Amino acid sequence: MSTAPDSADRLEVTGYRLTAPRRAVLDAIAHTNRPFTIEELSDRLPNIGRATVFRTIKLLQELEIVCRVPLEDGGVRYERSRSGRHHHHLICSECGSVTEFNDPSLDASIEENATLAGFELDGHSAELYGRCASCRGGGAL
Amino acid sequence: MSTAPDSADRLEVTGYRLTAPRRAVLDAIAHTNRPFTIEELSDRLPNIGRATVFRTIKLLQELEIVCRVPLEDGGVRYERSRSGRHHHHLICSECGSVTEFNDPSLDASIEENATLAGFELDGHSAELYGRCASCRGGGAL
DNA sequence: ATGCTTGCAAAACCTTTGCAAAGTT
DNA sequence: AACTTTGCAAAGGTTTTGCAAGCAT
Repeated sequence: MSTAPDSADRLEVTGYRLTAPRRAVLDAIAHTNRPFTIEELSDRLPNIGRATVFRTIKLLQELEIVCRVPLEDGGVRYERSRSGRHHHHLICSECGSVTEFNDPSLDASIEENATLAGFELDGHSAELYGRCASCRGGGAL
Repeated sequence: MSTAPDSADRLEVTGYRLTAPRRAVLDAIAHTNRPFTIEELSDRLPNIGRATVFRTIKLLQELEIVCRVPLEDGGVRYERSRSGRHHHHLICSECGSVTEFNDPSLDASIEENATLAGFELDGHSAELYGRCASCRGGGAL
């Protein structure tokens, strides 16, 4: 019940086994609102081998249950994708929060540029880096 | 003359020493049109220590002579930036070519989204993944 | 019962770092 | 001469892998 039923279903439907470690990972990411590193996730799941966490996240990425958030410094975090849909990220360099957003006109620009270049678009990513509203509130406006 | 004079200048002006290894790296990237990995670059410069290649590329990134191109699979390549300006990438998954482009309306969308979210924008990246015009020409249309 | 999955530990990778020698200004 | 930079090799950190044991179906 607290086990992210939809994602669990998606695992099973796809032919993967719903094991306790996988359930634990799904559970953990269902209860996180901030994007996480493998290390953070692994620390929260001390009974689960780190290799399994890596393997599970890789699997969840393939199933599009989790998405990769590339950071400005080259690091990587992961995040449950709230929608299967494409979205973009606002990444706060101060508190690390990541906000998803959608913007049809941004997507339109992206598609237009691809078309202009004769490019067949498979996917895209757009990450915005800066300071989020609450961090700005605390510091200089 | 084949030594990317402008970049060399930029190095010196900024107070860094223009050494033979750095010149060799600048030369190598001036003569490459495809984005490269450190390994590829290092292989082309067998007389230069790999650590130096890493250090030099890091330096060139800071000077914005080179920019990082994040790949879809999480890998990283580097590329000489043709302009100091912000730009985005079209990355071909078939041949690996990377094309830079600029689009004010794309940037405008990005800024608008930041503003809407109360976000103070420091930087952003947008990468488009797919198949470039020439690869499409060869395969299925 | 079958065969996918796990956990451990080792291996593989990639990047950074310490330090003495060499190079630049 | 003073101070940077280099190269090597070792260290660091992260992700992957091999394999026997454990599970889900």
